[in-house]
Amino acid sequence: MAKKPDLLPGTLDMLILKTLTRSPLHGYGIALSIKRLSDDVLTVEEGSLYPALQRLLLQGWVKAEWKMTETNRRARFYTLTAAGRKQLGIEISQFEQMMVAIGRVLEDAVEA
Amino acid sequence: MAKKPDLLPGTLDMLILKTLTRSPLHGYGIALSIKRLSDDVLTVEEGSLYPALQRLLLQGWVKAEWKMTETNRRARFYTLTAAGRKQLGIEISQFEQMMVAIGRVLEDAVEA
DNA sequence: GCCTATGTATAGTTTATCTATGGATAGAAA
DNA sequence: TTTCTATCCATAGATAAACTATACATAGGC
Repeated sequence: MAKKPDLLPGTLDMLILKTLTRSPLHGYGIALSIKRLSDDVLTVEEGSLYPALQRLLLQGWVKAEWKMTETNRRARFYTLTAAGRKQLGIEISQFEQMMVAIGRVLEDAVEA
Repeated sequence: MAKKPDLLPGTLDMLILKTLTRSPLHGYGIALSIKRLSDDVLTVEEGSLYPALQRLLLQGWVKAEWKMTETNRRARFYTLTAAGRKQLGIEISQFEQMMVAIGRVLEDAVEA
């Protein structure tokens, strides 16, 4: 039984950026949001999530600030920057291009 | 300018197996086939291809034999096994499930 | 007082891909 | 005949991304 990966490698940054277009969120909230929106198909492990958020911060695609949640807990809220929004557009278009390409290979039709 | 990857990580084995459903091919032919079918979007580097073929051989998903090409050159031809065909089915269905999941996250619609 | 859910974070491992080589030969071009 | 290009195989080493495991902390329910 081949083990199924939690997510498709190379797509995590895009998923995080997209999630933040809805509203600023803390890490835990981002992971929950992706899990729920994907109907539990995609699971973002902490060991993937926090390094990814560090990457995004370093690139300037998100910014972070400590706040209190509605339930009165300390949490670091991430907000998409203008550069992050632009980057998201790039990543989505590259991803879609790849999907088209993969789709062509997976198709049976081999017409001239 | 973020560098665009040659292919989406995690999809190479599936692409190779699919390519071999059409006919047995040698490594170089597999790479060319994927490149052409994808309209040059997907490029399979040798450093990715040959290790992948070793993986597939080890798993028993393909078998290999040395033959001569039409152009009179030694080449190792890979053939899909029954197990490989089954594995391809699994990988495609997992991949499609992931695509649906990612699609949900990328959608804007957030209806209850 | 304990358990679960919430919340952040890192160290270490694994896996896949890419870069960079190295080798070999057929056939065309020069 | 030598040189170049395309065809062909393969591995070593670097890089990047994700996973496992762990550590820490606290709010609220039981």
